[in-house]
Amino acid sequence: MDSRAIAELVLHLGRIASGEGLVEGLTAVQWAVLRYFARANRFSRTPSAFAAFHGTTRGTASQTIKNLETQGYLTRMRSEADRRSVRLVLTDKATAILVNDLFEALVRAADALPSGVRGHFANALQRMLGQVAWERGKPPFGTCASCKHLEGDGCSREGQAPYACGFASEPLLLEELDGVCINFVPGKPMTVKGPVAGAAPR
Amino acid sequence: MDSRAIAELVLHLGRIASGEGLVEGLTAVQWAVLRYFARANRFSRTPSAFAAFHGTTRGTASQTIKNLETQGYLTRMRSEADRRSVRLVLTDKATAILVNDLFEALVRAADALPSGVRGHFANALQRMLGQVAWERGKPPFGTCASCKHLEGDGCSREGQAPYACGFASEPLLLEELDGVCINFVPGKPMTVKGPVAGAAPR
DNA sequence: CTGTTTTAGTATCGATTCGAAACCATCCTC
DNA sequence: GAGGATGGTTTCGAATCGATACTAAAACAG
Repeated sequence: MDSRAIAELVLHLGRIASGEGLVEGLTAVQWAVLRYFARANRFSRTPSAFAAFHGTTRGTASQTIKNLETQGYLTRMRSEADRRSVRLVLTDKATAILVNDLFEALVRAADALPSGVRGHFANALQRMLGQVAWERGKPPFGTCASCKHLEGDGCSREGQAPYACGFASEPLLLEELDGVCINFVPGKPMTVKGPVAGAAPR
Repeated sequence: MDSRAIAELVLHLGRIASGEGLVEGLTAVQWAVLRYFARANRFSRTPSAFAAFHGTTRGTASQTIKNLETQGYLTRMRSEADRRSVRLVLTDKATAILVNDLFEALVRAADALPSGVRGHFANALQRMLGQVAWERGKPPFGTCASCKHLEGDGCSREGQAPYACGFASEPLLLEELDGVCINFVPGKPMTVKGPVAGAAPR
């Protein structure tokens, strides 16, 4: 199969799907912001992280975030550890529209794939993403499940968290393991115990 | 595997890759126009067809095309059958920059996939694209190889073209079979003889 | 043949986004 | 504490976006 045809398909499908469920008066970029802050873990909910994720500049990201903030979809909190930094949190208004309606056409299309294909398909996408990001010298934005910085054996003993992030030197809650992270480094290939293991309901 | 995660990956990869090889002072949309007119067959090299392909409006497409025309990348020819219509052709300047450099990062990423995976991956992408396009009520833009309108048995006898398009009622040259077409309707699953069969070098 | 509808393409509008650059404020290192 | 790096914002001009209105040619109706 022609690699160029695959590249064309990726661009075409991404383009077509990005302008799909643009309800609520939000643009494609604004939806991307909301989806990102819904999925990003606590180390990654900053304007700079979104800019890196989205492949744009910090300036552009700042504008879009400010716009969404004035519309009441995001609230801003200054970080206490680093007082330059800012943490963005979705408002109830944002989570309300995220749960029931966003790029549903694309989700349905993925859902219509044969179930045996979906896993391989997602792996191929993740691989291509990693390759492209690596060539750019930018972080590939994965989750803890396959991150080199994940530490711990999955056994929680006497109140101790079962996992930790070796990069941030902080314990990780179980429900944090499937959030995307700017510090992601591809490492161990999916050897996580517990209720996550790549198929978490988010 | 979570369908929503796949949808996220598709959008993310498409977004990241679209802003990649933006050399020559061309934007992502302008590259998309050039790539489209390099791949589209003779029934589809019009502003309206590109607008449908790219999921935008005719007005926006008209602007971008006019811009590329003044930069010397496209030449315009009025159609003789329909005198409202316009046919766009790449100039030598455009083909020169297309052959050696365009979204190469994404092509390399697709090339780095295991060879056994590429075929299934492309099929999954095409399926998702078809699903999304079908929900929009828009044409999915495939090639003759799997188009319902393709007629002929692949046997060329005494100067007769071996294939024809039942929609346009015109004979098809062999080298036209792998161009994308706005009149594509998914039909027979890849039963084409000859040097094409889905893996043509373009 | 005339009137209506549809289609291909263009022109114009304001809003949004884009990258680039300049600019603060806050860390961090020496 | 001086210098540099980092997180964020602002401003700028250019490009894109959808929406709308418009012309011209085709297709269709009677």
